[in-house]
Amino acid sequence: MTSSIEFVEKLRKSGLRPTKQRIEICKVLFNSEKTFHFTINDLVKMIEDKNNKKISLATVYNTIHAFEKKGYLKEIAINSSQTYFDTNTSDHHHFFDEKEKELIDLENKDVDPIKIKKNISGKKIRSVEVLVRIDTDNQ
Amino acid sequence: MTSSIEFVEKLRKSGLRPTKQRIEICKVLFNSEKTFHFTINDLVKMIEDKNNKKISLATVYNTIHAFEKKGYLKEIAINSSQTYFDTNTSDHHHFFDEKEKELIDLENKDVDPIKIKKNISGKKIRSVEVLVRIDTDNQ
DNA sequence: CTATAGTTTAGAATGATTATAAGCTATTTT
DNA sequence: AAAATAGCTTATAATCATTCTAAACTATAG
Ligand SMILES: [Mn+2]
Ligand SMILES: [Mn+2]
Ligand SMILES: [Zn+2]
Ligand SMILES: [Zn+2]
Repeated sequence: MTSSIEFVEKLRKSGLRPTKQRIEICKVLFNSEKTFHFTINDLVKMIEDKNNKKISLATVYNTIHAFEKKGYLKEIAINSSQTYFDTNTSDHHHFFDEKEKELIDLENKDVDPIKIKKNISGKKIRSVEVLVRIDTDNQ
Repeated sequence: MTSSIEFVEKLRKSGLRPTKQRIEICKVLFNSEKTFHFTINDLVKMIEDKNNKKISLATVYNTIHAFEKKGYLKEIAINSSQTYFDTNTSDHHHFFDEKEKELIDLENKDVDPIKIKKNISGKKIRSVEVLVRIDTDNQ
């Protein structure tokens, strides 16, 4: 459980003014025991349900992108109509449940190290991500 | 080099009527020596440049999705504003060049087999895809 | 040939995301 | 502490990839 004061400090250190909207977003994102995955719409709903008060969608987008840039969030690559974000910024992979449209962490330890035996000249590897699509086990 | 007649047959066998639009799309997609990656906009441009004639965007979307459903194309998961498709339907992975916004094949043989040591009960693995993001090697 | 189901098409609708620009607020300067 | 400034929030409009619609067209079965 992180206090508001700590979020204020974290924001200031990041060069972001500690507004009440940003502190609210921090509370929702970084106060839970476990990390989680979310879409912008999920997050707006969480914040508005918690505070019984509207927050501008633009503010949420702006803040999430600011946090992503600072490395406090990761964006997950899925071909879905909505972008997913992750409060788990460690190096890890994902299952994507096609039925539930839900991401599940696949820790690095649960996948053998991935050795890429090809390299593209003049290019540097930025990330290596595994996406395992899963679906109901029927038929 | 596949002839139109072969595409007609392939379409008929797939339960798709061999219209001239579909045959044109087949020619552009399945006549080249090498497989390739494309977006819908890329494809529309290729077709219109080749034939000096408009094709309806809706037809291209419909046909690509029909071909995808038949397994003649794969959709590649990238968080980009456009969806990418692949004429290489074999089991393989990708580099994504963040600067050029371009996909490059990473053959299965160029990656050690990926062993997923975690399983989600009641769920079946549909696919395992590796995406390696690359960028210019500067600084 | 005729009927029918399937297809193409232009254009409208959708929906996630981004842009705009006016008012508000945290912080700095005086 | 008040004023000035730069940064932030907001409602709303714009953007743009994709999907929908429904009317006209076409492949094909009978
Ligand atoms: Mn982003
Ligand atoms: Mn698709
Ligand atoms: Zn995760
Ligand atoms: Zn490929």
